[in-house]
Amino acid sequence: MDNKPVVTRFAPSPTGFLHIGGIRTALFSYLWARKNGGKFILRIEDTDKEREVEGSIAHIQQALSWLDLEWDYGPDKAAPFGSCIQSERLATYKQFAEKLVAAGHAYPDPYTTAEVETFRKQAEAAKKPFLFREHRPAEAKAWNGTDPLRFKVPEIKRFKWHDAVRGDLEAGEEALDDFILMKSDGYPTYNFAHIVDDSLMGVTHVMRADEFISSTPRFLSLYQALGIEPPVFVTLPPILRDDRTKKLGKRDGAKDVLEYRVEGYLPEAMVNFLALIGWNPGTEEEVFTTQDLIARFELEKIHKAGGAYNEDKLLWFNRQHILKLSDESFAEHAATFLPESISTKSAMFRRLLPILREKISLFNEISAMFGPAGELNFAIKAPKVQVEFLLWKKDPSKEKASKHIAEARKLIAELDAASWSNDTISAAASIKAAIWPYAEAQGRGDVLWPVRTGLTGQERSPDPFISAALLGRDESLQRLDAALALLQA
RNA sequence: GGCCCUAUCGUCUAACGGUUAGGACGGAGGCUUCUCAAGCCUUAAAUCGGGGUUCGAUUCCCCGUAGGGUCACCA
Repeated sequence: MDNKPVVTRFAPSPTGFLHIGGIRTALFSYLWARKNGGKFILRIEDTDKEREVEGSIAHIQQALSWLDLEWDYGPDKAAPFGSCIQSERLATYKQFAEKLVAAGHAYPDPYTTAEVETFRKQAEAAKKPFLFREHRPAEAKAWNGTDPLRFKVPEIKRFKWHDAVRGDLEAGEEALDDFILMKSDGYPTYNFAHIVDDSLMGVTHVMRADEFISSTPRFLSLYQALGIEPPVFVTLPPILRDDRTKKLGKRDGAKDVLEYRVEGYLPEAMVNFLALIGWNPGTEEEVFTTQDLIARFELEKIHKAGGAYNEDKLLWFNRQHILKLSDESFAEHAATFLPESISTKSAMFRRLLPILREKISLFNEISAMFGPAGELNFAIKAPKVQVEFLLWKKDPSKEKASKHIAEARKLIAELDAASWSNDTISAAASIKAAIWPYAEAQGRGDVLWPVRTGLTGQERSPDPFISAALLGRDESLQRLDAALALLQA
């Protein structure tokens, strides 16, 4: 390759949110730029006013920021080449358009849309591909600067080009036609604007999904007419729906990536997951930080074939990254999903953290754990139980339940204060050490079931040791006393 | 329909002519166990089909087949 500094760009149109497909394209572009110490540009392609959705630009930036895909130039970051928003670069496109007109490479479209549509229908009826260039006006009028402008393909020929992923590609004359450069509303088309901008912005590697392969001959033809050296084309494989029947798209339920944040996915997990759809370092490692990915990323390792989106795997990645989080960071994430009644300054909050970390794959599972049937609901609400519930199903005797609860109560009451530390795991270990021999001797279920249900009042919950450690000494003893009172009533 | 692209377990993938085709997710079974998770162990599961080339093809070539993409004043 040459020694130009690597510049990549992600160029979404502001038509709504970003889904996984778009983000993966952004990610690969970002990784490649960072790996080479180059620049990553966020360019907004808002040349279709009709489809534009209010607020999209900010939303797109939020999504990229969430994933920590920092851009060097963008709508909010001044660039040496001017605005990164295409609607603010109209004068530039017009200038290039005039250059093309002057060189005889462009001409105003003399037909109305209805007329063009008629040509198209005729071609269709004749079962022939519609080509505008077959209807080129014999003599081009001068361009008044507002009429739609068409590119006059200088040379109808077979194009061959190289793609960093797909290798040598080619397409014939049928892929070439006189496409629109400037629309009647004064905006350029994507086909025109992106080529002008990529050139002006020094973009060296264009990464995009494979739907653009078939228009590459048109692009090459335009690069040629403009006298611009084309960038390296890097065609990314599509991300398929989980049933693999088609490309993942918004209509197929592809959701806003920011929704994953709401559900409690970690950005690291999302990045890790997406990096491994369509790329693989060639080793058996799977869990990577973004820094790891930057170090390992290679264009040669990008796949040709599409890969399906698989939420189970994403969930697994999320758990892996939850396990990697620092305590502080885990606490911060967990706090947003915990009920308000648990203050982040409370002992309960600190005691809960290691238990939550052990259990969850997704942060929003925390909300459910404190819901009505949640397994940790007991931690914030004293149990209301029926006597029968306290009885071990294999030996439902009130006397035995009373006896075991009383004994367990005594054993844990004897524990010193240090045993009840806020370190839940070690507190639970102390409590277990106190009760376990007795439980072993009497029958584990016989002892542990009444103790646990006495503490939690729940069918499902953490084990009695962890439950007691969470509740703390006073609350635990109090609940056991209440259970005893119930049994003896 | 024309043109273009793609093809390894259900899914993500490893293999860059020579492996008992490996790993991961998910599945199944087991261990652990008072319940629910987590964790650990074991296991089933793939080279789309047919021709070549080669001593030898997942790998290279051709033809099928299947899937995808694209044929806009959308990007």
